[in-house]
Amino acid sequence: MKGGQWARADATRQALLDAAQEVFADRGYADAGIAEIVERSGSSVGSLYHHYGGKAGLYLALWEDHTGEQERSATEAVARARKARDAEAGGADTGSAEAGGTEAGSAEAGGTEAGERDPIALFIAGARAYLEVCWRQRDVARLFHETEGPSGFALMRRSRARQWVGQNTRLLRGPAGERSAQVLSLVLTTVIGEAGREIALAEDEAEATEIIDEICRILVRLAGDGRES
Amino acid sequence: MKGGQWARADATRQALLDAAQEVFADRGYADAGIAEIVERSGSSVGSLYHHYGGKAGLYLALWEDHTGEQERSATEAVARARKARDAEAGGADTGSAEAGGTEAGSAEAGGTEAGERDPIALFIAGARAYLEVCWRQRDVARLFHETEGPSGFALMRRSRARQWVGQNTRLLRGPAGERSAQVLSLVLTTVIGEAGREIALAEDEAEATEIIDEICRILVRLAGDGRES
DNA sequence: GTCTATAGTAAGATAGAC
DNA sequence: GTCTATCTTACTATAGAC
Repeated sequence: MKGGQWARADATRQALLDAAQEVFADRGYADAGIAEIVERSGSSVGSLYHHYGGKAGLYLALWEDHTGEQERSATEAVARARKARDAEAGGADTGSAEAGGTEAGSAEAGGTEAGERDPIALFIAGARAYLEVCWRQRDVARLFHETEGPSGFALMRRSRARQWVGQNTRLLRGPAGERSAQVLSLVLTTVIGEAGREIALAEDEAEATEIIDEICRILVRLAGDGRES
Repeated sequence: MKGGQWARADATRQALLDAAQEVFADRGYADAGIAEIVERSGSSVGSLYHHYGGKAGLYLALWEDHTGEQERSATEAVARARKARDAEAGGADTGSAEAGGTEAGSAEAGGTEAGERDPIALFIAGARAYLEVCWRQRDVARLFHETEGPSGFALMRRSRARQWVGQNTRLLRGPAGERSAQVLSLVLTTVIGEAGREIALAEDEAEATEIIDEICRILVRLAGDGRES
């Protein structure tokens, strides 16, 4: 955007991020030392502080990148499904060509072919996209599932999870705040999060998609729980 | 057992544990200082190292106490249910007199009145006991849900969770290792864990039992998922 | 923007008297 | 077993040249 003059700085930033990811993964946040990060990055302490303000900033930057991608991907998938369900099945760049989860989600709905309107099917579309990011970016994802972060990070994470729960509650039930609906979407959100961890830890893509499909099946049943009985 | 001569040492240990719990809760593990723990306990740094070997040892001791109580309580509840289902309903010291969850759990079974044999009902009995401990010991429980622990603690915690998942898989399905069964019990275990957090954070006992009942309902449906369809 | 060298700080851990 | 005083270490963060 501003021309090629910032290429060097960008390279520095990227090198720091890459190195930080490695060191955090190897030693855990608390035991990671700035010294080692700087060493592996080929950069310097001064640059680190200049760009990220410290160890915590580096960690936060990695986290923002990752969660940003997750949210973007999920939101986009929901929008795409809402617009036209066929488009989703036709997409070629997504890893899993299996339509198992989608089939299960839309079997109940019987909506028009033009666009998905069933809240549960939309929810599942988002969940699936989220989980696929967990696999695609499994290296970073593992970081946030396996290790602890800087002081106060747990709270930040939790607060974002709560937002997520609220959003899902609204998507699935409307604004009503019954306890059972709250607990249900808490459970749904939790399951997705934990599944993300398991998927990031999967051995190969086959195992990952197996888990994703299985989780989507469970989610469909869970989400449908309240409205049939 | 050994006479009253250790009363002083026991008091020291207890004071240290109590103080540690407070400080860890207030500041988080990383930001908690040995100095403050010692100060609040009225003991000394030397005693702390003598009994617990350091900050991490103190934290671990608190964790062992808590999880030990959870496991003991859950195991006992399962055994009691297995022996005679009526005994469970008759128990007076458990906080919730509501039979809502139990009813839901045993409705499907239709076993003999003498002793529960349905794996799902047994599983639910254990889960309920576990969750009740989360409420009863909510002060400590919050500690482990809200804050991070010493280096390497996350892995220890995770490995125990995995054991738990394996145990539940066996209890519910037998030793067969199908992926769907594994994923299911992963989900069940995760849900219980997260519910524990929510219960420990509940405002009052009414809210806690509400959540417990709701979670047990969800668990029943989830666990029964595989065998009816 | 990048780097080196250095300062400052705080915390966990130990030694040894009682 | 308990305590006080001290030590040592290792880290983040800054200052200032290029």
